[in-house]
Amino acid sequence: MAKRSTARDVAKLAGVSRTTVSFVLNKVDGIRISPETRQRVLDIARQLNYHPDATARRMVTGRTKVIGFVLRQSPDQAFADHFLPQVLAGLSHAASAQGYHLMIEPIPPDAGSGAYTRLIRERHVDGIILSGPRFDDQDLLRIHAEGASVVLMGRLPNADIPFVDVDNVGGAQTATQHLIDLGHRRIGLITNADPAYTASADRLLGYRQALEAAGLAFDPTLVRYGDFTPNGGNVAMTHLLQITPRPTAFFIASDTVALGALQAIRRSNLRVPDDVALVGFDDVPLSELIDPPLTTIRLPAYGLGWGAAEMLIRLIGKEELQQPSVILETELIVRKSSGADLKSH
Amino acid sequence: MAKRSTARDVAKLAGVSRTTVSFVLNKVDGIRISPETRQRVLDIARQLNYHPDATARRMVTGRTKVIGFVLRQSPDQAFADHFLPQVLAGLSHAASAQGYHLMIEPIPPDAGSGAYTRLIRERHVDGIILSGPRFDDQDLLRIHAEGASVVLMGRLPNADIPFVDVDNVGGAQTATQHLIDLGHRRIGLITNADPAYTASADRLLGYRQALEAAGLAFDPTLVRYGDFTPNGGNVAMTHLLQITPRPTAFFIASDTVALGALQAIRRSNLRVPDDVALVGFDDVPLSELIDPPLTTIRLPAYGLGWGAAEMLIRLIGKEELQQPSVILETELIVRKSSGADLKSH
DNA sequence: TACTCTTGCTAAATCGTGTTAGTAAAACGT
DNA sequence: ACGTTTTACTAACACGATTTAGCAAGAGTA
Repeated sequence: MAKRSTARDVAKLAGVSRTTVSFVLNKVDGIRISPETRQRVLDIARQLNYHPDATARRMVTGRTKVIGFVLRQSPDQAFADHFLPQVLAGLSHAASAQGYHLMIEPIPPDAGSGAYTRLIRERHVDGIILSGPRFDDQDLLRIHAEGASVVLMGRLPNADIPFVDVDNVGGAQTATQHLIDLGHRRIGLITNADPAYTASADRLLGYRQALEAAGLAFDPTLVRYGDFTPNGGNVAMTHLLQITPRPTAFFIASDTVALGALQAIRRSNLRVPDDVALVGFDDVPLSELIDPPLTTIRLPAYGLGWGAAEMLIRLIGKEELQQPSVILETELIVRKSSGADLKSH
Repeated sequence: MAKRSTARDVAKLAGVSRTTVSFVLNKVDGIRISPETRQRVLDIARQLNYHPDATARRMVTGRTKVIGFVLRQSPDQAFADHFLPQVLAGLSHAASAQGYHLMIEPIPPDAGSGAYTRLIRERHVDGIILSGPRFDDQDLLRIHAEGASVVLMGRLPNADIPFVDVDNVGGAQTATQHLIDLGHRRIGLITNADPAYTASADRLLGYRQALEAAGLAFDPTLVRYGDFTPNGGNVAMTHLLQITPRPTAFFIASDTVALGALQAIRRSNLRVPDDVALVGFDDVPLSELIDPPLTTIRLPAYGLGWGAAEMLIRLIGKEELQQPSVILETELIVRKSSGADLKSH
């Protein structure tokens, strides 16, 4: 295990100063170095297997070239969400295209304050993307006020923090409307998560708006809250199926949660969509692979990740954002679980 | 946006030296500081919202406290694998428990040399975990020889690099044996990926060994290679179903790939397990949620991530590894897709 | 010859911390 | 009263790069 060589070693062996080595390797322009010297430095650098130390470089440039992706969930929960991988793919692509690295930080909600703020305050990263912001997040407002580069994945009202989000209200409305159009009058709801998450609250709102626009009463007893996981969906659906009269359809605001709900339905020996119609949310990759394939709202998961990373990198570079907030459109994907084809045939 | 304050600012305001500030904040023992001074420093530090700069700290300690997780796949492919999230959860847990951060680096196979070696050569990270090593990876051997801390997730023969792996051969053998026990004589195989990946080659080997132990001939025409994705499984199965006589059972060495294969089977109007029995591999979370639930080989995904991170952190700390390689056991999970309950009833 | 301009480089400051070696002042022992 | 130990700190170096300011030698010009 040879010791690492530094720019000083290269300089010494090439018979030049450290400054010259730096000029040559970074191709600084406006600086004249003779071709022979340049070549000699390059040769020696290769010969010594020289690689500039990233830490030292950060020190002097003030940039880490790292962006942090913060998930406000425990690792287990965070990674159980089938929606996440596609987002990561988008993030990763956008980041590496601009020379940034990606650091992933799942922070359980019960982690004390400072769990993720240290990431930015101690300069581990140049900026962060915060997924699933909560209404009650005080730390977030604080670091934003301190001038940190932050982009939210998901909306936070009453805060002028740049964000990328999907049209949760619109999507939920479309999903619910779809069930109404199919003739359902009694439609249950399982949210994706606790309503302290803005995405959750928005989907609930969309559901409600669709009902009211159709002159249907909003009935709180038909609503249960998910917790991002299939298991939560299973529990919620088990409860909802015991209500009489039983709802004839459900809007489940997360495909991942819907998977668990589907299990509960099967255990009750009910058929989808014949006995119970289902519409999900997210269009995770497996939604079209399960049986019955899930009617759902497609979100641009990849675009969400990509867009957030793009925006953050602009922010870090002090560029003016032409759009401080982006809301991506959703799309209804009709498959078997909602029973649409049964009605139309 | 106030300017960041440094230890020097704290020192000046508290009327002490920078050294004292460092001693107080790091609680260095063996150093005596009067209670009043200590308190004054702490107060001022809080008042100035002082947070030590991680980069400067790295500079002097020589440690980044970051571990890199390198995936030898394009981001799309890497994150399409349903097995990954659980691994990430394990990695993330183990890393953060020891004060490490996690950097994720998906490297497409066609990326030039140096795509991931720079990560360690330029000291962005203290060590890396390399997922899915390939037989033909030259860079890997090189950085290992240079003394880099590396742990493989997956085995690489003829290299004394520490690794954590699951018993792919044994698992594949068990899976195939299960189908043989159920009376199948003509069993097809779809691998998880290209056989240049060691995991792939090992699963193929296990399949073969089980066949031969039962006196069944290995027939290459019954074997197709997956590519980590459902789509690859779909294509492969479509081909395999056209063989006559059609195999009565398939071992698909990845649940993710199996999902696509299931689609192809359904499109052919065949029933699982009645017409075709299926055994998967990985036991990804959704395997028990789909219809029919998938008989599969459970891998300790979380443990794989956790174990790799643990091992790497020991390696970084120059500890002697009591076990330079760990092979985790697998478990057969019998569900409906293999038709086991049909036979036994 | 003397002055200026260009070429090709170098010296030294800087980033913010950790840490070793050392040093005054106070307390203690005899 | 004088040497020794303890207390409570500080000065200065190191980490490895980037970058600004400047300098010596040779070329060009009057």
